[in-house]
Amino acid sequence: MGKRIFSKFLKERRQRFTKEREGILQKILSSRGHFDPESLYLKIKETGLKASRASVYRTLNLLCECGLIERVKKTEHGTIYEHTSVHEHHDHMLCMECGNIIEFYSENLEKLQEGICKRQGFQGVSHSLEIRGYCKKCQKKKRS
Amino acid sequence: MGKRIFSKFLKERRQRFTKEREGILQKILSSRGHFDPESLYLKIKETGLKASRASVYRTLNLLCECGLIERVKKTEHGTIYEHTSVHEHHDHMLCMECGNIIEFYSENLEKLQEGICKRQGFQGVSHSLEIRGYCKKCQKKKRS
DNA sequence: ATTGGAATTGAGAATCAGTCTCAATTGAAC
DNA sequence: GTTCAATTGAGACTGATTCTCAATTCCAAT
Repeated sequence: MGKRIFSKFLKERRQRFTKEREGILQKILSSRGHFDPESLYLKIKETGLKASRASVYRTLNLLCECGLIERVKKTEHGTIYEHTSVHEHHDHMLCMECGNIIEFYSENLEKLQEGICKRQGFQGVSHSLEIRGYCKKCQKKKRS
Repeated sequence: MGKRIFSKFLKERRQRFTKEREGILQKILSSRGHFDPESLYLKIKETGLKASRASVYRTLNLLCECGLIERVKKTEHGTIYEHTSVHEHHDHMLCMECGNIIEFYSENLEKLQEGICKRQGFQGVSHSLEIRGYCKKCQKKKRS
């Protein structure tokens, strides 16, 4: 579980695994898919947990540093995160109509990346492919 | 040349091809590679051209709408643009050490995208692949 | 348990990119 | 030249995120 990893990470840096941090982590782990800081903050308030916006942001940065979550994308409305602990690496399709994000994984893409890097003498560490377009639902809507 | 396209685009919308807009477009076209609004604004001031920050931002939005430039990426320091008029579609490698951006194009990647979309019933319109890692120079630096 | 000091917290101030407002200016068409 | 809508620039505003700092909390050594 992520709690172990996070508290170990903090201990190593002589930092503390506080109630606030625990609450924030729990809320993140207990929800599916992508999230943004503001919604997370509101969800936390709803639940009666306490944590200020500042703490939410601070904790998100810590969780990124220890690899439990990842910044997926910066948009005009802020940063989108996702937790890495559950699912493996994948890429995204973004519906330009409804904003929905679809995850996918392609082994061929991974191999292709390696090839491209080798050719350029670039040492690839990670990548992200975003495909923009229209999801099934929105294609139908458009037709009618 | 981009000037034609832009002024036509504006005329169609009953908008004006002003000195300011012309100056901004020229500065963009006369420089290579990627740019950000603030640097562009400063470069314009340097040159003695006049255009406020507001006009720069407004013009960048117009140029995006008419397809002469594209938003490449949002970073913590703002949006990075590039002009599309010159070079064709390509993707990016981003050096995590020096921040340098390397462009590349892969036909295989284009085909792969099509395949991935077809499989998911997603109507792909465009994509961007960003590979993060270390460029040749920075790999050498790290070794020594 | 008590204490001391370092880490953390929350409220709000500060920052920063980008947009908006609005009065003054410009320009195309009559 | 007159007219009127489009444009401009300065600065106010917004929204996301970070920073500040006094008050609080936690750990660890006494």
